[in-house]
Amino acid sequence: MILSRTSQYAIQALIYIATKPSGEPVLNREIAEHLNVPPAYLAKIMQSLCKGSLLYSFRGRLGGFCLREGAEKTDLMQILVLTEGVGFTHECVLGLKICSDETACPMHFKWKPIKEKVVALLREQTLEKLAKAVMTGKYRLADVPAVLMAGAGQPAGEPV
Amino acid sequence: MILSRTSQYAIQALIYIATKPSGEPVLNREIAEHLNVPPAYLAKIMQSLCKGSLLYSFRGRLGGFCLREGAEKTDLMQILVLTEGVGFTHECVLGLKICSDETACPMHFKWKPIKEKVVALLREQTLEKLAKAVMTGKYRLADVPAVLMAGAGQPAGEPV
DNA sequence: ATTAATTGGGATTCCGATATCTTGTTTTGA
DNA sequence: TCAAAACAAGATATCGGAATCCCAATTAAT
Repeated sequence: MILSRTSQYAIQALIYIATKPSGEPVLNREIAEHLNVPPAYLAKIMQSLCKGSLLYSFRGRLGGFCLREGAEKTDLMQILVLTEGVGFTHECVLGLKICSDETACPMHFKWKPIKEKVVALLREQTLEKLAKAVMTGKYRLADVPAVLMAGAGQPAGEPV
Repeated sequence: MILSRTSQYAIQALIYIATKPSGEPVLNREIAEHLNVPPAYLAKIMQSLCKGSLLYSFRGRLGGFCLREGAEKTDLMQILVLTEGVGFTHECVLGLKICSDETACPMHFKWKPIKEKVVALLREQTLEKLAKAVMTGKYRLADVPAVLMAGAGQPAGEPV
């Protein structure tokens, strides 16, 4: 039921980029600040997304990251394959190494249809769709709008 | 989509005990061997299941663990609350600290119904049901029947 | 050219889950 | 009484994901 932090950061970052004008590189620093995520760690994830052919990267001034052509159509499953590895949906709920229709754990056939629903959902959610949902303003990508954090270095004195 | 190893071991162990005649203490060592799980680690988990009021433990010779009265009716959700903590189903898919119907991430309302299905499934699967399923012989609790591992200390020479 | 701003990538650190070790306590049976 | 068998519990070790650090490579503006 839980994705790794790496996966969560990756998805968030990709959606964020997808909300920006395509073609204009977005800075790692900007993404990290907006999402409130460790910049150095995000940088690593961005690298792997480049290697996974979802992003272009540009070095030097005016550098940054932007979506590869067509990458707006990327669905969450494709992203998770990069971050969690292929077959991350094939794992047994009870942790058995071998658990298939033929050699099943007692949860196998109950779990299977739910797993299929999850995969279907992941496949239908594209960056484009998710980015649009965020752009309407009805949905959030980050806990606290970065703007509100800006001047919050120190809390304002004794609040009592 | 993934439970911690601790949760997996806990569920497996409880089902295993539920397949045994109730009232007769089952040895930690026996459970660990049967499930092919680290005995010392399992022992810790058993302790916490005792504290969680699912098991009785008995020390000394003829000691071991057995289900508390009525514990056959325990469902997986109850077990997971012990091992994963309450509210382990409340976490946002994208990892946002705050994600509710009011302040939703772009996946929130898509994910919600699936999560509800998962919880419903966990609530309807009791130790009794699962143990019976295993006892029919159609479903497995462990990867390899412990019997087959017994004499397998050294592989049998060069298999070329 | 030089400098500043950016990503690339290896090395390292940190931390929590997982696993092990060691010692103490309880219980049974000889 | 004593020894063996089992769980209790705290301390310690291991491992992998998460996070940080450092420096090299690249690019644009001056």
